[in-house]
Amino acid sequence: MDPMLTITDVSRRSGVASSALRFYEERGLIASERAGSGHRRYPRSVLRRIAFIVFAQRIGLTLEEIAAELAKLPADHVPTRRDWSRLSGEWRKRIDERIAELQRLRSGLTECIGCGCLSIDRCSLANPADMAGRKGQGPRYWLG
Amino acid sequence: MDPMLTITDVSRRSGVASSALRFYEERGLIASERAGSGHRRYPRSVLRRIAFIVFAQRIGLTLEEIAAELAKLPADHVPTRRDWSRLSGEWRKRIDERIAELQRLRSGLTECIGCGCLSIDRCSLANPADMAGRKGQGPRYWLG
DNA sequence: GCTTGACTTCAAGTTAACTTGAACTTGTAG
DNA sequence: CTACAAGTTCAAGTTAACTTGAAGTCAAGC
Repeated sequence: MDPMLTITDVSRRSGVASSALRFYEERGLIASERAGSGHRRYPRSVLRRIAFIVFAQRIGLTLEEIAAELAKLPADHVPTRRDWSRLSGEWRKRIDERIAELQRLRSGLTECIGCGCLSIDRCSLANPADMAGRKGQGPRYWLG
Repeated sequence: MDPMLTITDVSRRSGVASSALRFYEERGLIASERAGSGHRRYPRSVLRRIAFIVFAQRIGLTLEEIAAELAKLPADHVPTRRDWSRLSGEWRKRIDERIAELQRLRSGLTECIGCGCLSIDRCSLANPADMAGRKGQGPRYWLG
């Protein structure tokens, strides 16, 4: 009946390893209180926060971006569904762009590779849009 | 009029850095001949091979997977369009799965976060399918 | 002959997102 | 009281895909 959860509880219920939970805390994505022993204790609301993190990762956000989003949540109360939904503004666009790119790649699979035009001179299939989570490195620019 | 290209030629025409080209060679994705000076010389066909590599990366394949695909190309002649298109079998499925996931995430953005059900107990939005290029690490499993 | 630019190799650095290991401390069951 | 599981911190290791730097070679222009 204790409302607070141990790190193992949270790990089991979220599917996120304890080491990752400590790492998230270090990066400021989640927080914990401490029991007298020094052990972490989490309120239930952390589970939703973690769900949000995992969700955002699947979309392609980096932890840094996610941290920035989470920082927009009000500090004075446990976030409501309204608070959460305010965070998703930019995301829809991002998902749509990535879907569009994949569809382009998909049709290129038939048309471009199939027809033999997959040549750097004429084909502009792979383009640099989105590429979430990899900035400033790699040679992945492609001038279509 | 020389049919062979230098590494800078290839880099400029493909948009892939020379350091990356050397790296690809080391990993067996591309090959080069050597001029008397020891400098690399590439046949034009390498450009299509590189286009294929970049394309496959955008889809989400790792270099290791791409190398495995490329190994299926015939060694006795410069690949034809038919040779190339044979390689794309599995890909379509992969793209479709990733698109489906993104669409699922997208609707979750409205329905799940919006309605407030983004809770680890009830929500199964983020699932582990695909996750190209990240195996055996990270806590990114999510039991829907 | 000298400088410049393109090229070479090889080792080490980079980034994200964690994991692993070492060295300890705490909590719980018997 | 003794195990042993569960927790803690902190530093270092891991993986992918490259990049960067050091140190040296080679070809072309002046």
